[in-house]
Amino acid sequence: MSTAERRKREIENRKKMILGATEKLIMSQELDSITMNAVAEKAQLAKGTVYLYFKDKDQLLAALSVKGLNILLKKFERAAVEGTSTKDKLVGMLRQNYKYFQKYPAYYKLNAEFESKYSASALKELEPISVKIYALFNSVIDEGFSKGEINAKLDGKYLANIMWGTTVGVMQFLRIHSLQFNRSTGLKKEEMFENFLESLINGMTSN
Amino acid sequence: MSTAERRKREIENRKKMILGATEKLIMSQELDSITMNAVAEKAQLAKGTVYLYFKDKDQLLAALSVKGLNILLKKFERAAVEGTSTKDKLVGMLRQNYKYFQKYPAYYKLNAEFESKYSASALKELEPISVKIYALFNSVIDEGFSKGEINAKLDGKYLANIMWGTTVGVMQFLRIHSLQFNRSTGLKKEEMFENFLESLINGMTSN
Amino acid sequence: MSTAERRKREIENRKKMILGATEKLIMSQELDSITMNAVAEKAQLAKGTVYLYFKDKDQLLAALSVKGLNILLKKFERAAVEGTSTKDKLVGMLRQNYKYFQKYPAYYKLNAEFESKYSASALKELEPISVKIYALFNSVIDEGFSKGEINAKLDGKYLANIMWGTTVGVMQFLRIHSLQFNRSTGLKKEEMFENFLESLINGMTSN
Amino acid sequence: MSTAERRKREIENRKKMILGATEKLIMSQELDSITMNAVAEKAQLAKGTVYLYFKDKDQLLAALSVKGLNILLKKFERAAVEGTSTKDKLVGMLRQNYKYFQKYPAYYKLNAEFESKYSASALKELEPISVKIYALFNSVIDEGFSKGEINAKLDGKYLANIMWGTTVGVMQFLRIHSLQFNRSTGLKKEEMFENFLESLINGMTSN
DNA sequence: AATGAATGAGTGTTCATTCAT
DNA sequence: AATGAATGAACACTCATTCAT
Repeated sequence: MSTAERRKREIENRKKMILGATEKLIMSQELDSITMNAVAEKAQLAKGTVYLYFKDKDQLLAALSVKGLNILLKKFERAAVEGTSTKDKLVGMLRQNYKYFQKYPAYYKLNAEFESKYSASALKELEPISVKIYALFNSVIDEGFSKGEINAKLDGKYLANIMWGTTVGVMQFLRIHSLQFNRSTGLKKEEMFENFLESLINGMTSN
Repeated sequence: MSTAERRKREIENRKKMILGATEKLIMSQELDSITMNAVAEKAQLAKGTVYLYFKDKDQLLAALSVKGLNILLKKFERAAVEGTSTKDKLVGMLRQNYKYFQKYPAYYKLNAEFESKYSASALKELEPISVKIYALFNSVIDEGFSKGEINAKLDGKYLANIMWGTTVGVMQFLRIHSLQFNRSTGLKKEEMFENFLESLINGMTSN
Repeated sequence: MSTAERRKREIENRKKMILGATEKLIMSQELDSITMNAVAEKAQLAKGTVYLYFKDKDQLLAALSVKGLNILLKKFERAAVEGTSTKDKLVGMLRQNYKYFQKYPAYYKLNAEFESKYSASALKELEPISVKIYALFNSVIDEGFSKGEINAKLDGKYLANIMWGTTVGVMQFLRIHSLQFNRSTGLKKEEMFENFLESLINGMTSN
Repeated sequence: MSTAERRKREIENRKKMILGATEKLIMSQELDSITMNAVAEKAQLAKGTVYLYFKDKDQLLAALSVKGLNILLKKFERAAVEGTSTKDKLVGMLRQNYKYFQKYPAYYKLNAEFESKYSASALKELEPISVKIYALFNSVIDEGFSKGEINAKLDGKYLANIMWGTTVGVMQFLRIHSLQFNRSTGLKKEEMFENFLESLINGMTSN
């Protein structure tokens, strides 16, 4: 058993190492330019070895995406605990999402493109962590409903999705129009995001 | 003159035909898998012929995107005219966006992915129509401010972007999770979208 | 007859016009980038029309080459007449060759690349003019022999070829290393050519 | 170590094999018709494999050219050593050039066309060997000047270039008019070349 | 005679994946 | 387990030539 366990741990370490190498690549490059060749090289491994740990490119990127979502989940959990009112909690969670996007644009981009690009089998890898995040949002929302802090006109079963979808949309907008924001006249990413938060949360919660 | 005009019209028709073929492909495939080969085949044309009408792949996709955005702009304009209050107008416009997405998912998908993927030269093709859409939103929003119908806490210069970004985000969410929505229990796309609208517009407008 | 003749002349004019357009292109572009498309456009003719006057691209370039060689022949003839001694005549002819190359680098390049690149059928077009040039050289050389002005060790039947081959070689060298010559330190094209002439003609003629 | 060395040698062998296949193609075809497809086929390799050993087509042709020039350099060096007088040395070197051309017409053709056609990056590959050949010629010429064996009217800094340019020109002439020489009456390549040598060297050296 | 739309074989190059060692 | 050489299908794009009008 002991050797089997050690082996298992070694495998896990190898996977992490490869994931780390891929991460570095994604940080500095376009998603499209991440090739298995580059990953192997960055990991100082042979190409074949990468395939020993990840069935194919999809699985590798899915694993990376999961890694990113786990970091995000941690942040959400803290925000959910630290907020006092439902509004506080939700605002805090979405702000964490924004910060995550600022700090790890690579993961964000990966997540955003991943879902619409990759294979069903890879998407399965993402499901458990997605479910957890979704559940966390729903628990906060449910609590808000029971406390009367959420706009009664709204249907609770959609709110987590709406929050996720709109936040992702705004951040994608900011990423795509990044040049405009950096270059120009009076537009600030942070301000736009706060305006978004204000109108969304204001619309979701009862005054 | 007559022949020159006819020629011009024929060229326009050919372009439309090719655009139509590309459209069909996009309806049923990933954007990445749209190859010039496939386009030519679908259009029952030789590869070289496609290049007679579109300088390169980017220009072809840009033209398709522009075609879609023009349809959308028309819808927005009608909604902006028909609405009475600012809220009515904005809700109407976003609903049109949703309908457009339901009817032409291909265009939507294209627009969403296009911006982050394609070349500067192709993006230039998109600029005029983007500017028009943006201006339309801003005119409605400005009117709303002057009538006191918009939440005074919000900064007008971000609202059009927020509306666009969040709507796109929600629709992307619906597209990606389409299977879930169709399969499962009690989730309805339309309902989710209406909940989104309610919370967004409610948050943007003053009571 | 009269109409037939006029027709013939018109055809000849058209050919010249197309040739002129091709010439302009070759003046300013790499040989490889001369496409039939570009030729037609420059001649303000439809592509098909070009093919009415020249069977294929080879024939067009061959005709252009012939045009250039005719200009050159004229220059040679004048130099042959104007020179007094055989040495004078030969030096004069080769200097004309150099001047031609300086003034019409395009033709030169064409001729140089043409021979080694193009089809047998096109080469046939070049034969008559080549023969004329060759004959002119030989007449000067023969005269030199009979006057005892040429190194008796040499075989007259090769001299024209040697003069042509070496001159072409030196000019090709100058063309290829043009940048070096223009950039650098103390190397001058004209000087190199004169040094070449000095040693060649000195070697060919008897002291 | 041993395995690393073996690996290295294997890579070298593969490169040579591919180079060999390309050589065969060049022997029998126009440079333009050397496609990577054809190279791979001739080498009985997949197209991708060729790219494993040569970054692109330019590099492949550059490597082939270098290979040829190295053979030539060896020949030049021997001739330079074996000759007694400057005249002997130079005649010997140019004769080696001719023999090389007779034995490896492919390399010759490649070298001649290569310089005027290919990319700067590929030309860089050729530089070191070119420099060596040039230096060798210059050392012989300089020695000749100091011994008074070279025509004092000539400028030493051009002589290597002239020798190279004229020799190349004559050989190119022979290649292009090969059919004529083989077919016809009394013309012999070797004789023409010797006549060229006689007149060139005679013109360059002082009696 | 003149047109120019249409063709399609052909180009160099990339990259996820496999498999013998 | 680890390697990395080999694969080959796929891609965007070009251009000399043809032919119906």
